[in-house]
Amino acid sequence: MKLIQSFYDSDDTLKMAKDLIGHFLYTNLDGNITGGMIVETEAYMGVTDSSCHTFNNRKTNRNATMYCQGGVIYMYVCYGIHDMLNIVTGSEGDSQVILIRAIEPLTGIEIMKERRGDVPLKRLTKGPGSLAKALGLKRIHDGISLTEDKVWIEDQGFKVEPENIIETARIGLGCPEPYFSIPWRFFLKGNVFVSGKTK
DNA sequence: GACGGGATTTACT
DNA sequence: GTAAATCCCGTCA
Repeated sequence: MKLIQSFYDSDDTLKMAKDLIGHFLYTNLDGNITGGMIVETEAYMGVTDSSCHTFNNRKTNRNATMYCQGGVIYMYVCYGIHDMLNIVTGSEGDSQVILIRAIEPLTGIEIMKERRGDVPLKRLTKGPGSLAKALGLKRIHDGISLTEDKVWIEDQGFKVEPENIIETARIGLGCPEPYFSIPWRFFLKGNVFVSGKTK
């Protein structure tokens, strides 16, 4: 069952970041459906979070989408090479997002392999750059709604027990404390597609 | 108009 | 473990 607009309107971004673990993310681009189960997310909590692109109410062309009403995707390029997929949450103007860091590949695996080149299955969708590439998402998809038919998330009734969601510090940040180590990264315990350290 | 750097990945040694 | 790849964007001149 596809998640509807009201799911994304919630401003409890941390709860959503955990809820998304065990949900299913799909894209339908160029006539190809690809996707899998979300196993790793990170929350970026808006203007008060010094690691967030909108820290201090910063408004630029790049981050404009982050201020949209929840339910659209924010895509940006990191290191000039990798496109990153984020889910915008909450009300218009509050700029909180959830970075999708990894999925377990399930649908359209052959298509994803073509997009990724010659990599082993276990690395197909591990890490935010790999995931976006496998799903065919690029910066040009910035601002697309999750309630339309190019990219969406489903609840398929997969239950994740709270004790199987591990919380750690976010990965790759260069910001000062306390946000450097605040545990706003979430992943599914024991899943081999989780990136970075898995304990 | 120049310059620095980044929510990473991969291929090296 | 370390380094290279690589591109806008945001900032400052």
